[in-house]
Amino acid sequence: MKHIAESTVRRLSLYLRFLEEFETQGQATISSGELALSGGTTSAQVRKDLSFFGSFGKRGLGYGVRDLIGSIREILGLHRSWSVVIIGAGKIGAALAQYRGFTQRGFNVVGVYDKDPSRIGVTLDDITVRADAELERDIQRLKPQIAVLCVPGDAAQALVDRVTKAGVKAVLNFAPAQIHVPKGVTLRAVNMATELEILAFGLSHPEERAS
Amino acid sequence: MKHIAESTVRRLSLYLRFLEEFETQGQATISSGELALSGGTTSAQVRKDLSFFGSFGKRGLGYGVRDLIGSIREILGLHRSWSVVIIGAGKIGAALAQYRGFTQRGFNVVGVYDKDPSRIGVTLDDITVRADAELERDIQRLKPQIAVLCVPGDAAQALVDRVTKAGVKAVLNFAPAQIHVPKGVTLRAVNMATELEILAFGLSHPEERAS
DNA sequence: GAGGGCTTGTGAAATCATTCACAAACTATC
DNA sequence: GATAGTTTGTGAATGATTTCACAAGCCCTC
Repeated sequence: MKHIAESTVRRLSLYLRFLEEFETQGQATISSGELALSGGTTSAQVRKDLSFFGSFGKRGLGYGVRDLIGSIREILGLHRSWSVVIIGAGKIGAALAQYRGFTQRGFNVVGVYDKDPSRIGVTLDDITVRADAELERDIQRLKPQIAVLCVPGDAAQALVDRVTKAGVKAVLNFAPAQIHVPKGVTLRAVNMATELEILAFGLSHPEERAS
Repeated sequence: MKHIAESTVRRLSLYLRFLEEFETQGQATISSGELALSGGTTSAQVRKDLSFFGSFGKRGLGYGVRDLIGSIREILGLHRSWSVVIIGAGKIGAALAQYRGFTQRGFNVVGVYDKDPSRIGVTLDDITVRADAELERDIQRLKPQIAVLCVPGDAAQALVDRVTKAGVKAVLNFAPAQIHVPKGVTLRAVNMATELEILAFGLSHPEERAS
């Protein structure tokens, strides 16, 4: 398959959200134009995004909402469930561990880990924080594909090294640090400070604000 | 000024982080190549990013670390402080309210709001959760430029309408919903589910994984 | 102050992403 | 089954971003 841009994948995820909304409203079919309107993009963009993966619509009719949901879920890899470990049971880690949105979309949190003895044993909903030292053994056993990193910046790289060595193939990094992963491991980072700084840039340069 | 790509602003924020690290290590000058190495980009990219805003280096020598920090902070609008209100004192909102990284970078949380009476009055570090109903009055008084939205998806749009109407000029949305803002307001969204879905896509399509 | 060794700043080229525009394909109606 | 009215799928065109490549400028040594 040709290389797919991240922006395309991001939009597919967005379309999926709208499609699910349309489905609960009982709408059976949808045109690229309608979908574009919800997502703030153009109909050509919607069709192009989908065209990388096949053709899912009917000319003259549009897309079957239910079918397209199925197709996009398949494309994104959501037709199966994924196991996630959360590393760091501080404020952010704990909040994510209890976030319903994950489970709803097929991401099962199978473990939460912390180094701090005072956090170990704490129960977050139905999951108990475990000791950092158990990480490798648990990864061997539970085979999570994804690790979500919610630790202080200076601890981040060492933990990524440990979890990728133990077999984790994707990392979502909330730690305020740039980390590196071995080839073959997918990495994404969410940095609160950077997000705010982009807003500050927008506020400081009003003449060229996009929206 | 010509339009600046978001990717450029994002990288500037990243460079700033590395420069601060280099400064604490006592390094006086740095070349675009060194900076590129830390940030996982190329020296030409670093120079091009900076060139949109002026010329900050010395040929043959590189950039003065301290000077470049100052210049990038100025570019991003971090030479002043910004006031932030957090809306929603649930898990994520509370975690953000207590996140040190914000204050450190000149983003002052001046208010945290919730609708739920059982959350109102709760103290998060040195700030007390206030009633949702106080929002407009407080925005008039404290003039925050930025609102961080941490509420359930179905409450998001109504709250954005309220805060933008009251004068907030930038919104960082953590709510799992697509929201719209009036012209002239900067919007950014962080959607945990989308981030995980992009990882799932990467896991499902290993043949074309970037890293 | 001339020459060697670096490194910047920046047009030009190349690559990547979005938008355009239209033939092809479908439904519904007569 | 022919016609009108839609909407898809996709090459081509446009626009945006990144990379290339090199002249210009600076430091240091002799």
